[in-house]
Amino acid sequence: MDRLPSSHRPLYEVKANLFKGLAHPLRIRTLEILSQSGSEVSVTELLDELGLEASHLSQHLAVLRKHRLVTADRRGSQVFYRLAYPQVADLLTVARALLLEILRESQAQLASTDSLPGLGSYPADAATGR
Amino acid sequence: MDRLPSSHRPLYEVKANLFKGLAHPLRIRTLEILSQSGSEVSVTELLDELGLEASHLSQHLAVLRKHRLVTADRRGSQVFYRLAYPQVADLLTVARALLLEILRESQAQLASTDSLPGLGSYPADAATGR
DNA sequence: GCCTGATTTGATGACTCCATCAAATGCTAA
DNA sequence: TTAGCATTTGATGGAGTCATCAAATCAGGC
Repeated sequence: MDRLPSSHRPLYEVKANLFKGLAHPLRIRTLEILSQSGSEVSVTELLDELGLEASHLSQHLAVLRKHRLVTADRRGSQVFYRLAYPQVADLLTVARALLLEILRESQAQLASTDSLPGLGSYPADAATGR
Repeated sequence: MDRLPSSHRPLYEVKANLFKGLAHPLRIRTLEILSQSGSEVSVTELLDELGLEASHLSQHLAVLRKHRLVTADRRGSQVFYRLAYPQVADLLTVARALLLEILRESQAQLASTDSLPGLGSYPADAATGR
C-alpha cells in the first residue's frame, strides 16, 4: 500500500505517488469544486454537484485525504472538505496550462497537414487518429 | 484504451489522464533528466542513468510519447528525447513545491504533538477520527 | 434508548497497469 | 547482404485500481 510522503523515500517516488492520487476524473472534479469554492464544501454539496453514490464519492475522498490533498472537518452530522494547501490549486492551474498548450499544438498540426493535399496525417499519434 | 487530449472530452477527464501519464517513478525520473539536461538526451544515456532493461524503459517512453509529454527524434541509430513543452518542467516544479509544503507541515505537526505531553497524535484525519 | 440522515468502511469482480522475456525493426559498417 | 548495436513491439502473469453493493459508524432528534 502507498505510504505518505516521507523523507526516507526518494522524491521522485513521492512525486509519482502524488500524481497517482490525482489520476482520476472524479478526484479532479472534486478538487476543482473545492478550489473554485475558495473555502469548504460539505459532502452533501459534493454529492449534489457530482451526482453519484455516496460510497463512491467517499472512496475518492479517502484517496485525496490519504495523499494529504484535502482536509476534512466534521461539524455536527456533516463533514466539510477543503483543499489542504493552496499549492494544490496551483498544480491544477499549471496542468490546465500544459493541456491547453498541447491541444493548441495538436490542432495547429492538424491544420497544417490539412493544407498539404494528398499527404495523410501522421504527426506523433495523430497517426492513431483518435 | 486511453485517448489523446481532444476537445470533445471534458477537461477534467483529459487532466486526470495527464496525471495518469505522470504516475510512475521511472517516468518522473525520465522527465526530470530531460528537464535538467535542458535539451535532448539519447535513449542510451537514459539507460545509463536509470540502469534498467531497454525494453522496460522503452515502454515508459512510449507512455510519455502517447501523452505528448516528450518528443522523439531519430538520428542515425540513436533516438533522442526531449520535453515536448517547457510547461512539463513547470508542472514538475509546482509538484515539488507542493510536496515540500506537505512534508514541512507533517513534520511541524509531529514536532508540536511531541511537545504537548499527554495528547495523542491527531493531525490531518482528526475529523474522521482515525 | 431508538430512528433517521450523513458518511465511511469492507468485500467483490471487472478492468488496467507493470515488469519481464522473446521477437521484431531500424540503422550502420564491413 | 550479413552482422551487430540500438530501440521498439508483443505477449504474459501478477498487482493494483475502480464501481457497485451491503454493512457499519457517527450525530441529532424524538
